[in-house]
Amino acid sequence: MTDTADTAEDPAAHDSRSRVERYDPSTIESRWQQEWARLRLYDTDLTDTSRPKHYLLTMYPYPSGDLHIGHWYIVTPSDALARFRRMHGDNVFFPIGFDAFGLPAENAAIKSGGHPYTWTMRNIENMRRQFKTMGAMFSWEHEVVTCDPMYYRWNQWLFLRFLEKGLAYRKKSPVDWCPNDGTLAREQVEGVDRHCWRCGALVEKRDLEQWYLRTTAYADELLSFEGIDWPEPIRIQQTNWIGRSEGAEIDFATAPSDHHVGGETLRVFTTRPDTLFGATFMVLAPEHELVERLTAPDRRDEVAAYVEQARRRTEIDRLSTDRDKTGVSIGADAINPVNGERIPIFIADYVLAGYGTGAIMAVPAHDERDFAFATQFGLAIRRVVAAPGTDADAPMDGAYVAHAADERLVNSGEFDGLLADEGGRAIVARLAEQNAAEPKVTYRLRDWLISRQRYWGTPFPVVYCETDGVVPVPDEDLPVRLPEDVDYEGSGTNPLTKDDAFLHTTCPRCGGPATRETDTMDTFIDSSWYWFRYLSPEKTGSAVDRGLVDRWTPVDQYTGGAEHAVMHLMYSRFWTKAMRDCGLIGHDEPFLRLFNQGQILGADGERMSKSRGNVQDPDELVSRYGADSVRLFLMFMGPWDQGGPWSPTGIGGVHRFLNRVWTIVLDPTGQEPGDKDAGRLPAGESEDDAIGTLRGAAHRTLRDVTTDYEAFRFNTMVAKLMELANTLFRYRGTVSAGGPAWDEAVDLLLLMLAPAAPHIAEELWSRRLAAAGRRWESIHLASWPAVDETATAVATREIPVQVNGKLRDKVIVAADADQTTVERAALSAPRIVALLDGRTPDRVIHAGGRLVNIVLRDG
RNA sequence: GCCGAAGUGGCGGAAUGGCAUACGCGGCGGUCUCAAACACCGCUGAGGGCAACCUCUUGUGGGUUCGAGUCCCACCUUCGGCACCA
Repeated sequence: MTDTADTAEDPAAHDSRSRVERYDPSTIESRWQQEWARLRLYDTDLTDTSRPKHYLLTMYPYPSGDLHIGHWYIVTPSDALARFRRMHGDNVFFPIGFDAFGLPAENAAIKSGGHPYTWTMRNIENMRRQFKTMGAMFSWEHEVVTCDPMYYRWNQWLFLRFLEKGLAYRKKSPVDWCPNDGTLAREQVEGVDRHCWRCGALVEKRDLEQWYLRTTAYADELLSFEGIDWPEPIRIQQTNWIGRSEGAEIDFATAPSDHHVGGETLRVFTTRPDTLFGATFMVLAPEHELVERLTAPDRRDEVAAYVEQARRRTEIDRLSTDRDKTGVSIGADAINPVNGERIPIFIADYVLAGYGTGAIMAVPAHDERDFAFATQFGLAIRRVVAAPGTDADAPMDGAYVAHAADERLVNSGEFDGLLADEGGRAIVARLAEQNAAEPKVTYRLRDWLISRQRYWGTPFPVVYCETDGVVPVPDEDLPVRLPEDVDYEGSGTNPLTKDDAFLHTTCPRCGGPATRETDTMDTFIDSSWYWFRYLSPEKTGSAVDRGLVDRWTPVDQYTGGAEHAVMHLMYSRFWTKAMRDCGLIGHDEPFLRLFNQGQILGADGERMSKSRGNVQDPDELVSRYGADSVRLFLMFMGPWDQGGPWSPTGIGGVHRFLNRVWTIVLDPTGQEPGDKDAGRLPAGESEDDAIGTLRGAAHRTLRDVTTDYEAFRFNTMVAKLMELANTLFRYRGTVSAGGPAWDEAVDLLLLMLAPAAPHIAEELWSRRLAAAGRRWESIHLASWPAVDETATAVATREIPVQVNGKLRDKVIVAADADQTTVERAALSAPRIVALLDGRTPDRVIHAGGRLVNIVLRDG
């Protein structure tokens, strides 16, 4: 029973039939990996200007512990591309590194009592070793590890540049807070009651002074994708994420009442100033700064309770249009500036403090959320925009949000009859005269909150001094190092806050006592510029080497997971523009071309994670089938941008394909006993025909495989190589096997296979060279072959013939047959003649010489 | 909920508006073998028919077109993201 595995590992011992040795990836692959390393085959000379440069970047991994199948899925097609470009004569730079700061290391340290650094570096060592079994052509000498002070000091240095440029600032903002474990990440808040994952305490909001980067300063520039070739879905997602809205800010005043003098300004943002006359109430975000002041005494308890409740909800929950609207009246009114009408003020959680002004004028007749709220609270609904012919005062059963060109204002006083668009502008213009409104553009995009209340990240290079306030640490004192000793004391709170040696320092300005910032930077900062550092990881004096940066960036091709469509890919664009404005680089965009591949999920269809226990380890597959089979299988599984649940079913098929290639190359004249036709050409084919078939198949495959590589269609690329191998296999043992056409086809097959399955291609290539008495040179230094168009030409075409769109027959015509000839052949095909039964077609459609459709009415 | 993507044989998937199901897995039959495994050859969407062949089929329902997996409208399901996982 248990012997099956052994047999599979060493089948040659039992195989008396084979005249050549069996394909054994385990010896081949490690041998070539060592040989490539010895020859430094993949070192990139960044100063070499003799060839066009090609910077191929793949998203660097988080060192979670082990390389799983998802890493292989990301990396191996990228590696194939790197090799493909290199075979086209490019000087390819394909670096790798580790995104080494972050939460998991800290969690492991808290749990086991070790140090995040130890945990991280151990994982990195392990993953480096595993990466090398892929046979990828990484430039390891350019590796960066972001938790190394050699790297993170430049995070600090760049932060100081941004600070000087006014792109960094401090602001108070809320975090999810656990009384025992401090700030919690979203994934650390569990359950509908929102409790701490570690201690179970209910999560509170706490307002903290935190650092921000001014991403909104670049909102408009980020909306432009000029000069970069990114997939449309990503561009759309980023555009929606930035969420530019044109509209106006309008000032309402608070109305006097028996508990309040009134006269305060309540500024709202609206995209529909044309509906101002329809504003029948006003809604403030529960966090709005005026809520406390405006609330009537008898409403205080209810309002306070609602504010508390709203603060506990997640933003996704608050913005859901699905759930019933909630809110409370604060017992105060506002005055509509356009008509002096008193309207009640509410607070409701569907209005967010961080968007617009944190306050809206509610127009239930023309906004769905406002309509739902008004219906629930019995508030007035007044139509102010109507399409021609609409009864302006008829009751409405839903909000009318359509925005057709011919809608006009109604119930809007002197503005009645204006087209909605011009009415909106007129209203804003009128109010602007009284300084009560101004046209305004608002973005959904927010500034980037980069403070994290954690140890395992880049320390902020600032100190707080009683005399001088916020003082940057001078460049020459960088890096501000993380203290090496860290005691988590079993809690999630940031140990830096309890580390006196770290905490207490002197002010660089006045020399007096000062305290260090204990927050560290978001890890997305590390990944916002790492590709610059790859070029010069050891560089001192500056974050980047300007000469290398100017030559090598922007990155030509970036590959990585679609889950980064918005955040990482947006932060990187922002960072590049910010570095440009600090005079550090001279271009605008980080990545010229982008490909977002899909994600490999666990077998259960869920994201792979250790906690779910669905992580797939490739090591066993590699030792059983070899790295080449695993690489090829991952490419063959499906379209690369699709991803999907992991299943190793079918890897045997890819392995069999490589076995066939092995046999084709090393034993072209052998014959399979299971094949009755072995050694015979297909019926009716001459030796010349066979040569034509082989050459045609090889060059058509080359033509198609080339475009598949260029378009990242790896699955069909592998399928076409399989077809070519099947064709060659069919001719194995015939008179044409081993001849010049055969040899040409085999060479093409190996060259096309080399980027995807580098080891077997190298092995077979070297054996062919040796057999031919030629000196060895790596297949990975060979040039990509050129298609011979004369070989791909065909003599005849098969034309499908349809009647009324249904396939009824096929005719074979000469390749250069004209339309008349094709039509004559189609109409005289036996089955078509029978179907026509003497009738004349009403129409005959020629689809560009690919198909004929005969249209027969009443047919 | 909002934004983005995807639904095609038993399974992974292929298909510039033009032959649906390439390639592979699995299954069935065979060759080789004392036997098994490996390898190889053939068949394999569903239904009907002795057969030639016919009908149906790309998540659901409509539409555009000579012709729709592909384009348009509505809906259903699944996946990714929603700002402290990376």
